[in-house]
Amino acid sequence: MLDPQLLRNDLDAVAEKLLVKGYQLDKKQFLDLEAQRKTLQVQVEDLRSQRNKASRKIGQTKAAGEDIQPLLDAVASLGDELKESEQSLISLQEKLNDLLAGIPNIPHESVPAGNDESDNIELRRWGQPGTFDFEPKDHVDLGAALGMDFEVAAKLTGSRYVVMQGALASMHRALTQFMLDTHSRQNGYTESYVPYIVNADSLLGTGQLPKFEEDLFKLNTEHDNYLIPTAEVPVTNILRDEIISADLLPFKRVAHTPCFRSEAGSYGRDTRGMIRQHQFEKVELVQAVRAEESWQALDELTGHAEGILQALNLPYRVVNLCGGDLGFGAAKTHDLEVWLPGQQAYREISSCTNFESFQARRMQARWRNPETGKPELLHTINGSGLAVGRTLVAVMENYQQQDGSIVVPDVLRTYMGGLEKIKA
RNA sequence: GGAGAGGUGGCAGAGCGGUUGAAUGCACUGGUCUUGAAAACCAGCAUAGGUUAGUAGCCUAUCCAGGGUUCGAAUCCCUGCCUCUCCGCCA
Repeated sequence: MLDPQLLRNDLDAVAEKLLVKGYQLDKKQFLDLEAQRKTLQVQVEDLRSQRNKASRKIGQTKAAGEDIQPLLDAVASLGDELKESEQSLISLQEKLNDLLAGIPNIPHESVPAGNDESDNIELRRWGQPGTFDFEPKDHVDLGAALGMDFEVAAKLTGSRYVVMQGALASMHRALTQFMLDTHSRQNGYTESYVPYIVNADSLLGTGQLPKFEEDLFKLNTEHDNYLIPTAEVPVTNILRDEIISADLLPFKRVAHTPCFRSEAGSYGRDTRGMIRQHQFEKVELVQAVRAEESWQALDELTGHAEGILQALNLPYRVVNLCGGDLGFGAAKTHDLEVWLPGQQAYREISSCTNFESFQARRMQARWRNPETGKPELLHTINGSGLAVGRTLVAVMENYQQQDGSIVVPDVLRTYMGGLEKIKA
């Protein structure tokens, strides 16, 4: 959610910046509602004030033993009038809130204009795509002989799920362990275990609701519970409705969780293999910092995610998402795209985003500035470090041998009992 | 799942339906005192919204949440959520 003050004071500038995201702000609607709100709110508060004064007077008069009936008669009509005004105010505020909640975050000035991923700007590349003296296979073909089974998964559940058995399953776990260990031991993140099921308030806090419910798995419980689409939701919401002390900053958490996405609206995309699944594992990095440090934190966090790719010696590039490709709450996003020889393409493996105060305002996540003594909104930053399934895919494709075996990257071997090669 | 108890400011903990945004203690901040510190004493110390040029003043809301009764609710009633204790079940 944007700062309502900002909209009131600087509507034109906001509208202009939102165009970079391809969002047309309905200025007239906002101004109309805002004008009504102002009148109504003043009216309601004035009526309340009158009522409070009168009630106090009644109390005093009664205590003095005098007749209160005339005073009661005087306020008789006030109640109805107040109730009526309050109702109008409430319904107006709902409209205003809906409007406000539907406005995306303002993109940072360094975000390029553009409509889709073709307008994203490559910031840098790391590593050289390997050359093969044979035709490299994709992970589906490689995995078929090594224990990766989509057909059994389809029998168990349906499409877009996978079963892995043997060394591949083990490497999947090894990747997770390696990532968690790196971020918690070297990069200063506190490892966190969190629920995989959250309530609607949490999803509202991080912005998945109310707009993107169709992307989520909703549980058939009596409460509004959902499977998490990313650890970002439970981890960031730790701070919801909190005012934390300055010495707890920066707040840095790493969590490994499964993620569940319905992938509605992407029926034709990436149907092959485990690039786009309903259930996948992810190691997520979350930071919450004071406002002036968030841009530095985004770069730092991006670097932490890159460090995993570098340790695995996987070629990648970093992309600055254009306005049209940017998420609803994002001010700026760095996508990490890993090279997949099987597809001869760079594919997204991590998305590192600075939300500035957009999420924090929704969830009232604040810290107390000791210099002023006042609470201030935090800035939140998160990113995958990394998506485990896609990392497995990248390792398989980049480390494949002509005979269909896969060399185990050095950093994973201690996690796999010293295994050097996965073969059929 | 069954039975009971309870949710008040950073913490602890009062609070007959009436000037209670809320006693008191602790913590914290400033001051007096002191060579300095402690103690003692004095003062301050919630959050959000509105109005406004304003971090001034004024107004409104908030004692888990949502409804209700009332001129007036932290206080009464209903619903929900959460916590604790006991029993049952269970990784």
